Amino acid sequence: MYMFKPVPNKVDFIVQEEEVLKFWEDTQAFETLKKLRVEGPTWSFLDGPITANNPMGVHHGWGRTYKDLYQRFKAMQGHRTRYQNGFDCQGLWVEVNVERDMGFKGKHDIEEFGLENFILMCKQRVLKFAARQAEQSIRLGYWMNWDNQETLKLLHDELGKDPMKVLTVEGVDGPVTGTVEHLVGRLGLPELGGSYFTFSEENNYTIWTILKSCHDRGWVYKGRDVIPWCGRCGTGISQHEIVTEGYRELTHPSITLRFPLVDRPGESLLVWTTTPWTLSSNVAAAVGADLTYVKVRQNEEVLYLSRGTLHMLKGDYEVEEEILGMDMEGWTYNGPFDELPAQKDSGVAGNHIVITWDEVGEEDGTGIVHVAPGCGAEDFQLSKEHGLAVIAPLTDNGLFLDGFDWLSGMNVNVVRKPIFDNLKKKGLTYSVKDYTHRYPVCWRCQEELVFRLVDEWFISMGNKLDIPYPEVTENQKKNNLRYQIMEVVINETTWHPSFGKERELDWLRNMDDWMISKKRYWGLALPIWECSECGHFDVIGSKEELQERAVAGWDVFEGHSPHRPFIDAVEIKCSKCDQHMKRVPDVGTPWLDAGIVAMSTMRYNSDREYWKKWFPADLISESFPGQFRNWFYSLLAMSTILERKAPFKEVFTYATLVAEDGRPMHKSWGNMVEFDEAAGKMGVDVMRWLYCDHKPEKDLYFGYHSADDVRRQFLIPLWNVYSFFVTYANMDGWTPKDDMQTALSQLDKWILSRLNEVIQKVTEYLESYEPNLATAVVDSFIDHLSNWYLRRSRRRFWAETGDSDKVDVDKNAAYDTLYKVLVTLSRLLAPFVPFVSEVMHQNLTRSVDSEAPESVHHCDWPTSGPKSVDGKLNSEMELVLRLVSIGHASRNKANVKLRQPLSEIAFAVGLDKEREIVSRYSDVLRNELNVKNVRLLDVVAEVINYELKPLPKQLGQKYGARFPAIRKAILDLDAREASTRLQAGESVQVTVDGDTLEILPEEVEVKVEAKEGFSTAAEGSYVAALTTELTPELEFEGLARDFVRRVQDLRKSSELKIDDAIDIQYSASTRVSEAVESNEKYITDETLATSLKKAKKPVGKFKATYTFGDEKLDLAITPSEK
RNA sequence: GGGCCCGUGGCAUAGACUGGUUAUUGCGCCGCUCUGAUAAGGCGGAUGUCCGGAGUUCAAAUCUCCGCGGGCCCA
Repeated sequence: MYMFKPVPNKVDFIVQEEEVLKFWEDTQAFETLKKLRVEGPTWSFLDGPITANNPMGVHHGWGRTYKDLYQRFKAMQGHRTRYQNGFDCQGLWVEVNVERDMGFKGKHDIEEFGLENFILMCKQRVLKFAARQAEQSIRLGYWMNWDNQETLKLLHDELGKDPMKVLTVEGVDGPVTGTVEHLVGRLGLPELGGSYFTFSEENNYTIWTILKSCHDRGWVYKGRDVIPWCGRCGTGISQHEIVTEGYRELTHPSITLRFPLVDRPGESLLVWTTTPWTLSSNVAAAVGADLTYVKVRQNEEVLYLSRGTLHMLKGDYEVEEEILGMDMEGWTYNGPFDELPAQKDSGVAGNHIVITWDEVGEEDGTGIVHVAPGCGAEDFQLSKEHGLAVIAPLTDNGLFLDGFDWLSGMNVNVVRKPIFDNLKKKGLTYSVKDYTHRYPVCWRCQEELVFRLVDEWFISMGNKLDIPYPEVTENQKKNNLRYQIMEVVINETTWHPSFGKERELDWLRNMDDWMISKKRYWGLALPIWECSECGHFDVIGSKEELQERAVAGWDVFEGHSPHRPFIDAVEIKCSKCDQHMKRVPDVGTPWLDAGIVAMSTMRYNSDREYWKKWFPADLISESFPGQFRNWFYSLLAMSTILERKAPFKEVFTYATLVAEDGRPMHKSWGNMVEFDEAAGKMGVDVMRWLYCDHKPEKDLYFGYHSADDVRRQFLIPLWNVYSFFVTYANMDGWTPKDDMQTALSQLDKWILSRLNEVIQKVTEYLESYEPNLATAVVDSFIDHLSNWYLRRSRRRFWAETGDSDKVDVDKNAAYDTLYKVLVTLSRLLAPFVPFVSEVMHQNLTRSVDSEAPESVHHCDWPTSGPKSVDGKLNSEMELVLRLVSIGHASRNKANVKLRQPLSEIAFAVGLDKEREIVSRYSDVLRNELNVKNVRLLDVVAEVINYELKPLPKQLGQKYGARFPAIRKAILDLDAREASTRLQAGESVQVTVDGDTLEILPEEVEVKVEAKEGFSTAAEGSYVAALTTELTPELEFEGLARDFVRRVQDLRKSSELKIDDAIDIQYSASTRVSEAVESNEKYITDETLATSLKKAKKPVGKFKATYTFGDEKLDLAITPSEK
């Protein structure tokens, strides 16, 4: 019976991961962890909500890996954490998908369908994808308080049938009963547990608290402004949304047209625009006051445009006069659509005016800008400055309003052509030309945006003071949210990478007032009640306050979540005029929903003690594109409004995940990798390591090639070491003991010292939020472990037990060491690769010690004592590894394969202490390089050339500007003499500018060249000189090794067990036979042969023929009878 | 127009804060080689104006400035 479960070196990691998931579930490993840490110091992680609107992608996997990494790491360090995932539930993105599913074309279809059912479907969609994302996250190994997916599915189904049905579901401390709608609204709250959902009643009502608090300070206001608008979605698109995805490179026909001047018959202004629909609402034309304009005669007419845009004209023309823009101010002209009632009613028809504006330029157009204050933000601003009329042409669906004659009722996106035709008929068109520009589109439905004059609700950010932050006074901050937020950012937050802080501050310095309303359906019901009589508005801070003030409709609303349409029924009495106030129909931006979670999920309103314990969060982490203006901003804003405190201490951010070809992932481009597919093909340990290994601030190129690299360079080497250990430990019946062997070899001590170094560095790098540096440390350690420690220790594990006490002691030391390394690694790697580390823990630790933690994730984080890292030993081994490397290079140059033993290698090294290392490690070097003797190169007798290399780092720092002269003086020395002295550890003198200076051995590198007869390789001052002459004995030994190699090959291909004994028969050329006969003991030892017989025709169970060089070998092996 | 980040072989990257004369690693390519832990590994080779220019310095991929190009964010 084996102590450890046998570990095949080939394993299906994916199947294994699924087994681990099952193990965690069966043993309730996560629940146990929480119980174990219940008394621990708190470490508060606040999850940024994922939009529960689609299955999760591999980019979510990246972020979730970090989140899980840190929670696991902190838990192993003994911390108690909250483990609450968040789902973002409300907002346009959910609406758009439900609309699409239902085949709706716009708001009209929704209203016809009915708000009540539409809202229910939005809720259902969220529940459906929350369950899906939870399932995927669990596959990733992400330990969180996931909701019971069956419960979510049940609520989803019942919500569709009857939201008022009373149900009982399992809660944290027992069953919870309520209507389906009520239960859905209480998801994530203490009695139900699980993820927080931003559509929860708690979340919505806590936002009410905030908005009231803002209102009390006079920060909430209704603003009339021209904002980007999506006619299809029927909503304004805020500054927060329009950037990034919000622009498209589009080509539109642009038009240049005439504005005939009133007092100058036959003369016109020439004006250019890309948005002809806005001409319907033209009020003025703007010129640059200091720009030069020209009066141009062309054919029978006179045109005005700026001098720098004359190239706009087609055909011949004659410049008659030049004037400044300021001289045109006040001219009047006839607008292109003066016949429309809207133009007439506003009084501008026949009386359009020329104004000056310093933003007018000559890059595009004619230097004369058409101004339509109802159709553009800057135009609207100008109207306020110049007292211009404002004509707003569009409905919220993007249709022309009444008053626009034939245009009325037409969609703004289809009027371009008819307007062109109309203008042409009127003789106003000068030219039409395609024009390509970046044009804003709706980030959800891709419809081209227009600009529309609307009333929206804002939170005032406070004035932008044109002074640096440190000069802002306390008094100025007092009623200024902008500077209050900046204050908490500067004083209380740390950003990784550090430039994040500057970006956030930049956003805060520049952002305009926060537009919080949306003219939509599914979202936070803005708690603003407005009086239709006197226009007064009030902000309600809680459900209780609303009930108290309700004068109508409470009965309709009661029992429902605070969403449309039910909340709209509630009316309150106007505190100014006693009339009834109705809620404004707008819903809130989803960033309010996400921003409140530092309060709502930490029970700010319901359990202040709990909140104090967990607020502020120790860490938040999200991908940075977008979040500076979105989640980071809204979290900061809300926490500042309520408490004037930062909601988090550390922010860990990372860049964007793209496909392996460096482009964004797109299904149609064929470079998309779905999460489920990736998990099934590469496995999530590999995926997680790939993520952790990446420098967070760089875009990550994700794909199967890089995943393969991870598997080859990290996972398989790790697994092979583990597999090797278990295989041999089982063969030897080795069991772990409490005490480590005292007789550790140099290699053992070294790998343990390295291990401790790794523990320290991984801990440090995780704590400084540089996980990629932590993984790099591990990568290099695993390389050392696999390719050096184990390769050089293999024979120690092979050694026959009982041969001698010395062998047994050494062997035990090797087992002790490797066991310790692997057990420690399983813990150190647990937060990164939770699956493979669990497998190792179960087999290495749990199987031999039933008292050990049931899961690796219950273990304590490894620590290392201050003296556990032997820096001297580590650097010694580093030198040995370098010598090995150039030793291999010297063999390679001589073209002698490693299997062929050679008589001798001699090394030249720089310093005294290094020479000593060569002799101390000569055994290792000898074995690795397959030579009979390792020695130092005789620097007097065997060196033909010396070169001195003054080391700039040492000498430069010491002598500064004198370095070049000193360098020259050193190079002028007699190299042989100086080298001999330096290598003997003595200093040499040089004279520079009359000063005699002592040059120390460590300040000069001595490069030597070995004389003829060696095969040499060098790196820096290190030289390997190999003696390549072969004696017959050496040749025979080489052949014997060739022979062994073939036997092993045959053993392996015959699928014999490692410890199966065999009988060998062979036939071979004379030379090989002689070699075999003279190395019989070596061969039988290596191949576990009980007999080794030469035969004319070898007979055995397994046979093979080999040729190597000029030699031929027939082999037959048979497993020996036991 | 403003802020932040970045520019290193064919591709992808480390190094930059703290300057040091042979620029790291991986993928890919070529040759050799090792292996009863290894789906691997090792050694060597080809592939570099470290975006360009100027400056600081004994010394610049690294620091400063200017330019060019890209990304993110804002206007």
